[in-house]
Amino acid sequence: MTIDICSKKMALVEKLGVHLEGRENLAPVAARIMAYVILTGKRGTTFDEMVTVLQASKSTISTHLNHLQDLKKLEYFTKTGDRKKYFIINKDSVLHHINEMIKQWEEVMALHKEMKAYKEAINEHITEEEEKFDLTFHNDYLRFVEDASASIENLKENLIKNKFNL
Amino acid sequence: MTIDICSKKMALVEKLGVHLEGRENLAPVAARIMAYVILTGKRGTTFDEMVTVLQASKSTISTHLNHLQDLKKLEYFTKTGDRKKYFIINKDSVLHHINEMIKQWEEVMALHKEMKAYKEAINEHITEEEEKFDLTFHNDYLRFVEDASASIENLKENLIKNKFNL
DNA sequence: CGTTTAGTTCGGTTTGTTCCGAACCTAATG
DNA sequence: CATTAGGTTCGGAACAAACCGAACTAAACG
Repeated sequence: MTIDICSKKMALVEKLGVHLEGRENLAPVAARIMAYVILTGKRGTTFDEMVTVLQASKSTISTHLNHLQDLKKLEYFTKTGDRKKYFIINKDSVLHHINEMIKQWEEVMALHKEMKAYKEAINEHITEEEEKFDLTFHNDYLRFVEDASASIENLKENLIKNKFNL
Repeated sequence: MTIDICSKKMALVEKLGVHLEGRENLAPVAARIMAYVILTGKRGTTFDEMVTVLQASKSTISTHLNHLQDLKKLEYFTKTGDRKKYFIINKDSVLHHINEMIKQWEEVMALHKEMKAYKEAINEHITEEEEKFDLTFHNDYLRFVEDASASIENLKENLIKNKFNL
């Protein structure tokens, strides 16, 4: 039974790992660390446990663990009389993730505004209507990102409210 | 004046290029191609123009152009009595982009559901409440993605309506 | 039918990433 | 004070990606 649950866990670690590799742009082992930490939950997981279970070297685990902490994706707690660190995902990782998305979309908006401004500036020097830049692409995109940002911002508010009301 | 506009354009190509490299997971030259095509607009841009202006080899441009067409990011039109292809961004790239996002979020939801199911299954074998997996992370995330998906789906509907009403 | 135009394909080099082992460090323990 | 536990740091090997040049092709032109 224990073996079966374990193999199920490791299968999920690989599946989630592959996903995180692409989605969060992490190295294979870094993604497996995230996956393993998520699937281990609040009891936390240690350096040594990861070396064993993920079958990677100490140096690799060390480097990636530090990197993931720099990115605020992981944190750890300790126990009195125990020098080990017990790693867990950052408590407000959902909020953190939402903030990252909002930041990225603001970047996209700024870029589209800059491109639109460039095209508008050129359009002023062109007399023939046919030759002018069509701005609907940027307008569509800007509207889409504005709306998307607004609704994500909304979700963020709701999430924060629910956190502190319960 | 022409030189100044051109250098402004190439500066934007680099800026947008760097952005697309990370955002769409494209190789440097592939991202520059996308950026240049976007900033050139409906007049379209040719193979040779890209070889010259992006200062890359024919083979590199050829490979990436084909790849970008496979991904439905680019398409081309032709002119009678002219064998060149004039590349432009795929007309419904905004819609395409939205669909990609929806697909990705469905993937994320499926993963979280699977992880939640795994944790629930283990919780059933545990008697002490303290030891049980806390599912709020997955619940929060699922709610967030469900809401986000719904609002994006909404934006998609609106975009489609506006396209065909005007 | 030779040449030009508009690209494609292939092999190889360069560059970058990912991981490892070995040596090292620091704080506590016997 | 030697040892152990819990890591960190560094140099390099192994692998993967991105790009290039050279040779090639297919269609049209003259």
